[in-house]
Amino acid sequence: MKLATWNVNSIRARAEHVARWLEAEAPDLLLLQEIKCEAAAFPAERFAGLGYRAEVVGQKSYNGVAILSRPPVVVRARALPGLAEGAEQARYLEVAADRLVVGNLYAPNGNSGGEAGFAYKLAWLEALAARAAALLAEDVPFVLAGDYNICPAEADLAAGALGPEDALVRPESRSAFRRLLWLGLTDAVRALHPGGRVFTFWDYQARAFERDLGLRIDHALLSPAAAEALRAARPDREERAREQPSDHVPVVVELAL
DNA sequence: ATGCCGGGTCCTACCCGA
Repeated sequence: MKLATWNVNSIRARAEHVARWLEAEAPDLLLLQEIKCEAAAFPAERFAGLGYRAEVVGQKSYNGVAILSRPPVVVRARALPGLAEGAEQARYLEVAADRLVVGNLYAPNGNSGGEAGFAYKLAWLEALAARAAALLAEDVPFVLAGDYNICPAEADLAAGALGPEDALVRPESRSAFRRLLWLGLTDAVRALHPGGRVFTFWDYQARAFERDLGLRIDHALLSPAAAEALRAARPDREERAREQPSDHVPVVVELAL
C-alpha cells in the first residue's frame, strides 16, 4: 500500500501537477487538502482518466479535502465527530481501503481570528484525538494523515522561520500533537528520519525554498499495526522546485500490508 | 517594523494561509 498526502493549495490551480505526479508515483491513495472548491467544481474527470476515483468533501474558497484512489474505498466519515454544531468546515474525510482505515485531515491553522481562532484549532485537535482513540478501540489498522499545521519539535522548522507565538509552534499545539503520540501512534516520517531536516512546506515569500526556510507540518500518524508494516516515508521535496507549485510537497508512505 | 507570494472571491480590495 502506497499512500501520500498533499496540501495542494487549490486543486483547480494544481490539477496538472497532481495528474503528472499520479502518473509518476502511482500511489494507491492520494489524500488532498486545501482543494478550495465545492465538490461540483472538483476536476474528478482529469483523475478518472488516470484510473483514480475521487471522494470529495468540498467547501467554497477555503479548506476542502479529497481522496483519490485506485482501489475502491468505502467512506466512513465526511466530518470529524464531536465538533460543536455550526463549527463544521470541510477538513476531514475517512475511508476504508480494504482493511486499512485512512483519515485525511486538514487541521486549522490557528493564526487568524485571534484567540477564538486558536481555540478552534485546539478544539479540532481534541476531536481528532477522540477519533484516534475510537479507532484504537475498534482495533483496525489506520493512518491519520494530512496537514496538521503543527511543527512538533524545534527540529521541525528552520531557525527563525516562525516566531514563538505562532500557532504552529505554540506549546498547546505541540501538546495536542504529543497527545496523539502518547495514544500509541507513530509519526511515520520522523520514525524513519530521526535526525534529518524533512520539511514539507516552504512559504512563497522571501525566497523561503531557496534558503530552505521550511517547516515540517504535514504528517502521517500510524496505528500500532500500521507502524509494524511501515517500509518508507518521505516528503517529495522536488515538487517544491517546479513552476507554480503548491507551498506544500507530497508526503509518501509505503506500508507492507 | 513591514511586506515579501499566491490562492480565493462580493471583480477588486481584501481575506486567509503558515
